[in-house]
Amino acid sequence: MIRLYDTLAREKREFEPADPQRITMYVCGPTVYGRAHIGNARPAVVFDTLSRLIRHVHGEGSLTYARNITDVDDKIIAAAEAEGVDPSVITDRYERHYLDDMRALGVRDPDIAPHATREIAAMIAMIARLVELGNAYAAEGHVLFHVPSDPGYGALSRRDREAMLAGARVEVAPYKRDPADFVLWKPSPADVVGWDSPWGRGRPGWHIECSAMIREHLGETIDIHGGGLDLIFPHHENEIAQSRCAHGGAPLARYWLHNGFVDMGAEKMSKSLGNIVSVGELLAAGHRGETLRLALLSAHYRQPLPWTGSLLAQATAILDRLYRSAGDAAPAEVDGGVVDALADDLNTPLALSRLAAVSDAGSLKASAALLGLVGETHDRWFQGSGDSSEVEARVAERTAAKARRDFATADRIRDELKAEGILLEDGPQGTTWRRA
RNA sequence: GGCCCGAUGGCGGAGUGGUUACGCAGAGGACUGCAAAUCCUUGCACGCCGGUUCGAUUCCGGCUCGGGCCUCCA
Repeated sequence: MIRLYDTLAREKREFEPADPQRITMYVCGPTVYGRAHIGNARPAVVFDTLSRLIRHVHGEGSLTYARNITDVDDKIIAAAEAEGVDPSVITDRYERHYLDDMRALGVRDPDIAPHATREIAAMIAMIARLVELGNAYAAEGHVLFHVPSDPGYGALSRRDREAMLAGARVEVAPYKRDPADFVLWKPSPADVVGWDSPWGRGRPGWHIECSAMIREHLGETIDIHGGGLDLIFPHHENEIAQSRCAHGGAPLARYWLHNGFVDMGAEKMSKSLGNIVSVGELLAAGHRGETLRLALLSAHYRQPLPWTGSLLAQATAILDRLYRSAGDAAPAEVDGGVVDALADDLNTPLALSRLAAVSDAGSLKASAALLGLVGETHDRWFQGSGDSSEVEARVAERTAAKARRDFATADRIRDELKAEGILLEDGPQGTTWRRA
């Protein structure tokens, strides 16, 4: 039995899918205008891990997991203008990078990856519906959601109207009937990407994308909606309002899950603060995706995770150990303790500690797979995929020297290899080597 | 200002009303030609002040500090 902390209820709840045969999960994906940083990778890894758990518990085919690609957005438009290219050049490039980076982290592709630009008709339809119902209105080429029309607004973020207005630090656009109203559709000038609509040529607001794509691909009410903590307000609050109003009061999601941030020093990692470490950089620096994944799973997903150099060193040490224990055993039974830890609101740190204690190699391998770890062969992990004949030859040379008790030569070869990042280990079965 | 979250040993990080996980790093030992790996041993931790309790790191209140959201943001 899986238990999940539901942000809406502010407590852990037993996870009871509406239909255990067809569980639906939606996670807010990236806006593709730049490289993903390690903080962006956290939700991808966390919800990938949750998807593995759900499939383990409810069956491989039980889950439909959707993660969107936001490929129309003012930042994308700005980036395209800066480079003098079509926005699709930007979005194609960074979507590819995103998928490459996530795959490197062992994140499996979601079942569905809807793109905003391919779902415009669904968005227009939902907006039209909201206008028709009196929850939205057109004004100066914009269409706005009228927040006072939704008495339930604010439940997720626990924010009342007064608090929202008190916190408003932005000039209120004159065409808004209420300061809290937010944009569903905005006009596009002739030189900006846009689509024809009943309200003129324009483009969708951010929040409506997710609402429309969820309805389109998963239905009116989904089981799990996930994303980063910072999306609770306004993004998810607005999604709820749009969808619930458009769907006659049907709740958008039955469980709301939010991951905490990756911190850099004392503050969160974010592009606007300029303190980001991109996944691409980390990989280029020689850190393996699996190491990054383990590092991201080393704290509970709702806790902040301080990103430091020693975190990666620790993750590497732990993985080395796991690979040594697992060897190339065929996956066997998944360890119950690991499953239980994950089933308790995805307690990955506890799961990791229990994983380390699993003594059967096959069981270790299978249990690690639930976390998306230890998926490579032993040799590939320790030696990489490059040509190793040179190394093998010198190891053989050293073995010969050792056999004639010429330890000076043997040690010299070992030191030379060490300088190249190759570490030797003499075991009962002979000498093995690995890359540092 | 409003709403919310957190504070655990050198570091990371679970968990619990009463013998306080686990990992990394460190120290000692075994093993080794020497190492490495492995194994064994080891290590005064729960922000502050009150309260409840026989007993609180764990529950309650206050405080301090830190963080997040209120604007694009995983």
